[in-house]
Amino acid sequence: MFLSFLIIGAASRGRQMAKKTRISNDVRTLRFLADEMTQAELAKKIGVTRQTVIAIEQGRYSPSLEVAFQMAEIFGVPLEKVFQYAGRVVSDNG
Amino acid sequence: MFLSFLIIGAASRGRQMAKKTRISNDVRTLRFLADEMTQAELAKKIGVTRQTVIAIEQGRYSPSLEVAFQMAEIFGVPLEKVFQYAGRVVSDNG
DNA sequence: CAGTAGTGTAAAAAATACTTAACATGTCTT
DNA sequence: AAGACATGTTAAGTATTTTTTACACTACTG
Repeated sequence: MFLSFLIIGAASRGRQMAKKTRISNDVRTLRFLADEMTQAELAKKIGVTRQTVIAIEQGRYSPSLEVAFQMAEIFGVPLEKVFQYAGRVVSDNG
Repeated sequence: MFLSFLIIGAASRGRQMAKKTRISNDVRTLRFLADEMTQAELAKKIGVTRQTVIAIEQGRYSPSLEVAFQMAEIFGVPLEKVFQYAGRVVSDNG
């Protein structure tokens, strides 16, 4: 099928294998809430390239701690509102 | 001067250049508060090597978001209690 | 239609995070 | 003194994140 073709294709060509990260994010949502900031604008504010923003939004990898903190600061929310670590179950009431 | 000698020395030998991270941490303190957990114990719980813990405690580099989240989880505190972002250098049109 | 803005893909290279392995030092205990 | 333990250092390698460059697609606009 198509998916396995892509995965095996990437692996056999010795390229970046997606390691399953336990971190998800709401960058895309927060970006739209922030006056529909574009990827390019966000990238510039953070000081990274547009491709980096794309990759993070798509969950292809999780960013460095620096980039994560900068996103949180730009969106004006705590880091945990941007990135969620799936290693622990979190609920509203504890 | 001495500083530039050290920097150029390291650079010319092709080794790890310390990029000034704006992130500080309280790993060492939290580790002692956590029943004086050793670096080796912490490393094992996180799933990294002892050298990685040492480097992070010494501020030689800031960890990945994954490692940061795992530390916070192990110490039972929010991420911001382990790592502090000192604020970014803002360019006037940033 | 032609041009522009926003998003997406790709590949190679650079930068940074992390590992492996070996050795050094101080402290504490036997 | 010898051994164990916690911390620290170095070097060389692997893995992951980020950059650079280039091209493609859709939607909108003049």
